[in-house]
Amino acid sequence: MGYWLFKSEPDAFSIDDLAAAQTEPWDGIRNYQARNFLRDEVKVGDLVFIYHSSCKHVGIAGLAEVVKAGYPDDSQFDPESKYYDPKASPDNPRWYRVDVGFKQKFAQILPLSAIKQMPDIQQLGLVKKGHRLSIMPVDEKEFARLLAACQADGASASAEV
DNA sequence: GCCAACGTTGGC
DNA sequence: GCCAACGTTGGC
Repeated sequence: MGYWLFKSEPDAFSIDDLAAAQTEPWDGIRNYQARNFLRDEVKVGDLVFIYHSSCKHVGIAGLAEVVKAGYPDDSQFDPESKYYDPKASPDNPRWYRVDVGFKQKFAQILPLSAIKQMPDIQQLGLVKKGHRLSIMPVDEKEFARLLAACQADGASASAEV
């Protein structure tokens, strides 16, 4: 099984939006490295951290699961879409997407600043300088540690209520 | 809003 | 195929 982190700007699409939709096509990815992950490596059943970027509380917000593996992203064929790519065609698609299903919203976001302070988290692209990938693989051990940190926060937060 | 870092484009 | 210019990303 694979482990991933998908970035999203919560103003555009947040973990709450995913919770409401339950299932969502993750489209609009227009970066070749991220595209290759979506097309070739992201599989049904893989677990995905939903990460909020470019906002007040930057960090891991929730958990999702891949429910459909890579297939062509239709928005590339739609001249009305802001993701339209005139060089792509249905015969020769350039861009791919996967569908993700909602699993969990953490009671508290695990902030990027906290992730950077976790001594066991060394390989994650987020903590490296100049990372700009919107889809990145997460090492299995690191994923487990991050998930434990998210759920520990959640447990204490819900215990306080 | 700033600015560093990165990916992409396009001229040669 | 190189590389400068440009646009975008994303944390702060």
